Amino acid sequence: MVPRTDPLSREVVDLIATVVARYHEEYEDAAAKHALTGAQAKVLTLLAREPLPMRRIAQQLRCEPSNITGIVDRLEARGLAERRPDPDDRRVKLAAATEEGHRTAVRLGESLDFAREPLASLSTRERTVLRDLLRRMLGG
Amino acid sequence: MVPRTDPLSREVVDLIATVVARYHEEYEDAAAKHALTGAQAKVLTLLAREPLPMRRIAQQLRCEPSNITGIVDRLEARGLAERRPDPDDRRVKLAAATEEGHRTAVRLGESLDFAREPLASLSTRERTVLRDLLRRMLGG
DNA sequence: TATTGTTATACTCTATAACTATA
DNA sequence: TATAGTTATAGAGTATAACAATA
Repeated sequence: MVPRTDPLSREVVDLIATVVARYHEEYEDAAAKHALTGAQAKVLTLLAREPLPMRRIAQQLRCEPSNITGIVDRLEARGLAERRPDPDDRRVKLAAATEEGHRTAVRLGESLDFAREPLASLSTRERTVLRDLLRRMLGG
Repeated sequence: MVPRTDPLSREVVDLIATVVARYHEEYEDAAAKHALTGAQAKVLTLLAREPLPMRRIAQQLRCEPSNITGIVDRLEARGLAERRPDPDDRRVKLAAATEEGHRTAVRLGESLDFAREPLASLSTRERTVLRDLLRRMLGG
């Protein structure tokens, strides 16, 4: 058991907090470049992978299903997403990215340089060590 | 230059994304335990360190100063913060944590077990390696 | 004139509860 | 009855623009 006042642990936690802050900033900036909010960008990224029932989107975003209605509404109004019927269950609506939605999702991903830039300073060996430490930290 | 499709880099990025998500969840949960929103908790934590002009709070949160008015209003309504005049500049209002605000900030910090738990799996040696890698990643 | 904080406004996200159409 | 999605509502965070007090 490591006390929170342990200087080393405290510094690691501070560094993680910095990573978290920078990650969020970059994500919001990348989304804003495409006139998307963070939530809209997250949903569009999900839909670009595969069409999803509204409820599944809510589970991924850890929010109430009622919120997804508005987010998909706004994506749909911009021609980035559409609702399709589910052939197996007429209660379900499958939200899916349109062609333009897919293109936007790709460009959004390219904007997310958080991946490339900070990791570029690390060698393959170091990235491997970092991966293993993060895995263990996350209880993987 | 590391391509984003490099499997190792991709996995590290995914792990970081997981850390970010978990950090946020824990932070929101800890704040909610004290009936605070994330933004209110952030501001209260800042004010518990030292009184700050409204504008400085906005800079720390990277948002517009006008938003801070409402957040401090809500903290003030709950007796956790107060506005004081700045003796040096009568335009400035210094937001400060009240005694109860300080107590709440301390308990909030204790709730943030994100520090202890995941790091507990790592030895001192490993924490040191993690610290150095994060430092270099962040360009320190 | 410039700066600090506030107000007014509009938009988005969020949770809760009630509603509809299906199952 | 139960489930999927929606609507209605209210609260909070956000940016923008205009404002009063002070520098």
